[in-house]
Amino acid sequence: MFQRIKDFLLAGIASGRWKEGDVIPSEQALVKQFGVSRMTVNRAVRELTSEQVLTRRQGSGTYVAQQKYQATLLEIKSIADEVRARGHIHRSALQLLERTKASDLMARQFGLQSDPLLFHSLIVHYENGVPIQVEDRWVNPACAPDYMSQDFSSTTPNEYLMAAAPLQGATYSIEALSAPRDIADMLAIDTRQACLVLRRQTRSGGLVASIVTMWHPGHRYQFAGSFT
Amino acid sequence: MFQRIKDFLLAGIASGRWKEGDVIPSEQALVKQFGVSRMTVNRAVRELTSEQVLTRRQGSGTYVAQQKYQATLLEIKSIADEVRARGHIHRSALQLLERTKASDLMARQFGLQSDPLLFHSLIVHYENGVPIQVEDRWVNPACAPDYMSQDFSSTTPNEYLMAAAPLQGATYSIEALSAPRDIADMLAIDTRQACLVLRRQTRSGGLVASIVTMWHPGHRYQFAGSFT
DNA sequence: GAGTGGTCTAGACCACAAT
DNA sequence: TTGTGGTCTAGACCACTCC
Repeated sequence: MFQRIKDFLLAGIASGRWKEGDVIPSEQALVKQFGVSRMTVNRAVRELTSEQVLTRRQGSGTYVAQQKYQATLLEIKSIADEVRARGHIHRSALQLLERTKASDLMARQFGLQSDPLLFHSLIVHYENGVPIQVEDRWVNPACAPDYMSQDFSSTTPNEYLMAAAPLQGATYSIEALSAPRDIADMLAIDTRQACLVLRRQTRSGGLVASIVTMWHPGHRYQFAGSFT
Repeated sequence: MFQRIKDFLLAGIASGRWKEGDVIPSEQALVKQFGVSRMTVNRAVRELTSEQVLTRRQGSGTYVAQQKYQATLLEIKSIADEVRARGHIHRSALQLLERTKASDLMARQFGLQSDPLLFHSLIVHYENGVPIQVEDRWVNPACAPDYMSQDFSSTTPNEYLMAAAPLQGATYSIEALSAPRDIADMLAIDTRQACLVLRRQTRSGGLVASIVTMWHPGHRYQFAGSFT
């Protein structure tokens, strides 16, 4: 029974019936609706809370939690936020924004038939005026049809995509590569210097929403974390 | 009350009273011991189970779970296991094993007074005969006194340390660096080629147990993962 | 068959928030 | 004051394991 109630709540959130921040029915309401005791409802809701799907406020109600796009290591957050969190200034420069035919390889990675039209953006991010990331992003128009009309000086692609295409999952890889000439130029480093490269494929609504390759200068950028 | 029971169980595990795989008292026993109802005991034990501290088997009992050293991204596992999991052959070559004075910087990272004697090992790991990792490790003798007498051709330092010094926590960082000459030689790559460098500090028993820097050739090694 | 965990009930009292 | 979540009780029935 508690699992049925969990499923009911999860389905309601997945369907959009309850959105982030919305109140869901109270324990009493669920008790009546399902004809179970309050302890059973409580267990369902408490577990979803510990799974960070819901948040509860005593005396107030139970709410759908804000989505957290945190990964295993890699919290998917806007690099702008990251820079600001360090008390620094973020700026970005749009190098390219186009709607273009994807290569066969890229089409396969998106799981699309050959020759699909995809959105493609290339942006350089700066921290206190120093380039720290080249973001080379391909976007599935089916997931974010308005991608081309965004103002990427005020919103990062990440921020827009988070809102436009709710994240279902992602796969990523991290590697170290020598900077090719064009990347090196944009990062203002020597050609062939070591870059920390994060590739990430994100999924939304059963489709591959975006594939991004992020190049960082190896000597002034690192991923870090800890655990206990 | 349920929190007191959780604390009691956690303290028993931390103190070594119950070790991995041991049975802990049944719900009935805890009911009597704490003078609470079974639902309260059940909640405490169920939560510790969902936190993967315990495992339960219906009809049998509740056991202390096996420790899982998985990180956020980085499961701390033996590179030997990783290579074998790919169906490949792992081999390692011990380049250096010494007991030596640490630098001031290293001493500070261990939180020790100046001039401590530390163990230091340098090992190259091969996958199918190709070098894929240089492991430069410093070890706190207080945590692993027998480090120097291990046979590192059959056991990786990681495997030994896991057993000798139960892991409490770790911090890590990933960066991309150009290979210095000595590292490049050991990895059989060109000098200044991009390396994927993972640094990790592990803690055990309130001390810094080990600080390791792992160098990987950028073009034939990557960290990967996914989440939903 | 005895003991274990898995689950549910129908109440209860409390702290807190909104009004 | 009313409704919300936070917690606990003292029972109950079940499926399962182990001896």
